Amino acid sequence: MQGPKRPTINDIARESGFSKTAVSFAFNDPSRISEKTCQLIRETAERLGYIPDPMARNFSLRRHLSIGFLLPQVVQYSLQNPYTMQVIQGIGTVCETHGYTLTLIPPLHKSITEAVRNAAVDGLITMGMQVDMDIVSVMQTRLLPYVTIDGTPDERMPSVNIQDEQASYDLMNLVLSSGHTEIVVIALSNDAFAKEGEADSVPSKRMRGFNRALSERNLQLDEQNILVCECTLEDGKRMGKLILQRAHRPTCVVAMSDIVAIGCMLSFKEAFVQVPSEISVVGFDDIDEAACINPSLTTVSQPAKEKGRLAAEALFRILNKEELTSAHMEIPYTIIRRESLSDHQD
Amino acid sequence: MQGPKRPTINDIARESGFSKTAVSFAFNDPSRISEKTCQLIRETAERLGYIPDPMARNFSLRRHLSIGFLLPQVVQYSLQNPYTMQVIQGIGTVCETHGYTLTLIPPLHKSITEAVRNAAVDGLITMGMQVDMDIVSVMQTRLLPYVTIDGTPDERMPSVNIQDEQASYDLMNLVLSSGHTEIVVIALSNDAFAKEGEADSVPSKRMRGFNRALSERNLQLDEQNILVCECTLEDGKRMGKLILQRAHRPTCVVAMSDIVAIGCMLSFKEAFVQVPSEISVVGFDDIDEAACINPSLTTVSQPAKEKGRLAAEALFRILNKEELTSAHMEIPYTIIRRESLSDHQD
DNA sequence: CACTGATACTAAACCGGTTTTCTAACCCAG
DNA sequence: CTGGGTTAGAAAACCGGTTTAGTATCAGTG
Repeated sequence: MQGPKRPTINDIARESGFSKTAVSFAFNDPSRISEKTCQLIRETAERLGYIPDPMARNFSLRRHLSIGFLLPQVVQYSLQNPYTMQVIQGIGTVCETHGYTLTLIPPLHKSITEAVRNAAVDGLITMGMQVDMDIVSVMQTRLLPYVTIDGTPDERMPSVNIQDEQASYDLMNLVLSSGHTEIVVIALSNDAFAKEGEADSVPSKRMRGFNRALSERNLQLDEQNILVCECTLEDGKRMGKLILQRAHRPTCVVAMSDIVAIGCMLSFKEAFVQVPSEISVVGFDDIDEAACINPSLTTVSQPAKEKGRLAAEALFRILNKEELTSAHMEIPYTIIRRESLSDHQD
Repeated sequence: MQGPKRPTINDIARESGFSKTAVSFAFNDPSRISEKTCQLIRETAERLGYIPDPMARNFSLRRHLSIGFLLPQVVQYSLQNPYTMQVIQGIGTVCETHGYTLTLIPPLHKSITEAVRNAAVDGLITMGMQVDMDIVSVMQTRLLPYVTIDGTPDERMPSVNIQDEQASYDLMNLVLSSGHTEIVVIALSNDAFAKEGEADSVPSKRMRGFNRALSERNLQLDEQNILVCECTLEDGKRMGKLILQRAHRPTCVVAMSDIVAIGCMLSFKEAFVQVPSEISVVGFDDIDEAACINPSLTTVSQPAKEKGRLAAEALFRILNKEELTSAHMEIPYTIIRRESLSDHQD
């Protein structure tokens, strides 16, 4: 014995004396039945407290009215990053105008692939993906349209990116022309998805950009001056501590993500190491905090909301079977110099 | 003629020579069939690229595996507020541990009620709700479990709150004991839901707290010193400008939300009005930006993530038909004094 | 050898809608 | 009065799974 059941379309049909079909029409296409019948059915529905079951309706119509955003990491980390939040915002506004909801999809039992298999959505937006991942093949066999942000562009995978290589080149150039030569780069592991040595992932592209700028000045990064970390504040802090422990401190830390750069700065502050006078820090993304943290953070500004918006719009175009004008969208970035980067001379 | 259809359970049944039932068991309860059969079916499924349709499965099992978060405003505003984002984060982590997704539900065709009627979720978390709203009755007739954050506690509505009245009292007391007497309060309209004169909405409670502190010192707010605005950065800016236009400027602005307070401060900065030397500002929520903006913002710190977490946990307890230890959860707040509030003497 | 119980599987009902197909009644023109 | 077209509504199929009820086979037991 359990609580009362909600009435179904059958109950309304029986109670009102009309057929299921009529009830369905009363709600979806009143022109198909007489005004009087429609009234009667509506009244009955109102009286019994009938609201059509959205799931049954969606199932019947083979749609979900929702698009999914695949969280690249565990929720705690994904949603802690303001960059991701901004992307979600961009996607959200587009969903809203299309009358869709936005489903945030965390890894299911630690498995992102599992999450994709079970995702009840009409399409997916992912971050940092490459074609040869399991996830992609799952999306493909599910015939689930998808667009990726910060992923590796590929024929079979529409993408939204900035010119990561060039942006990183510019950033590193700024650092170098400020006189820094003792540099530590904090790269991103891209752990969630990456297979080793993927040449065109965003972290790889950024690293290439850094290297290009360096080698143009006949510089080169030692192995030991490249750290790799998770894209989280905590791991950023850890990196900061790691760097302080070194016998030989760099004059500038170049992080591939603001959240990591800020984590770093927090550790520096905690250890009373002054930024930028003792050590400079630069980041990537230009999250809101970058501008308001003290000292403010030099970074690459990329329009995260816009990325989300573009990705979502592309996805809806696919859903509507419209042609994509171009499967690979690139949007502009800006280098923003702020206080955290100082000029340096030996 | 359109693209290839994905195979269904029937296709696998036919192709493998077994029944639908067997195929279903092969995926959900292998112990019910022989090892060999299971293998065969699985191979066939693999070969044909069969992945069970999540929607059909969920429909059959009368569940969604998703909980909904009802956006209190248009996406652009809701998701722009870091406070909301933090709440979402808290909800998200709980969803993750339960293997659920989190559906963000924007107003549908401008109507929140419409959105609730159509929400494909197992339960809802809302913000700032009161029992006598349409939405509540829709959730009730849908038999959709729900929990509200920052809403008006009621028998029929589990809620998560801080002691808004007391917190506001404390905040105003801090302002007053700093010597301010010329005060403008920026209240929240709570537009999305509110009927007029709801006595126990969060804005009302905060206003009561303010008034209590004031009247204890025989002070009272003029009508004209109470402004009402949307909970957005833009509207905060507008308020800031409005205040600057006045012949008689207040010495302190008390906003019911950090995002509004910060908007205000931005307008002040733009007009070269110094905070706090020329005018003090205090907010409410303690979003991350409050600490890192310059000058840093005096505010009431409330654990937004924790609110989300608690609400989600309560909701899952309802879904699992466990008893709630208490339907109304209150969690502690802290007053945080920072630079934006200065001492004042006439 | 008949009876019992377990095993391995199938047929059919079911979840709650939408949609296609069909029928009865009615209207109007020829 | 008849044939053709329209309208209002009903019956049944369908979406793609899960689950209940039932059947056939086989092993073990008294």
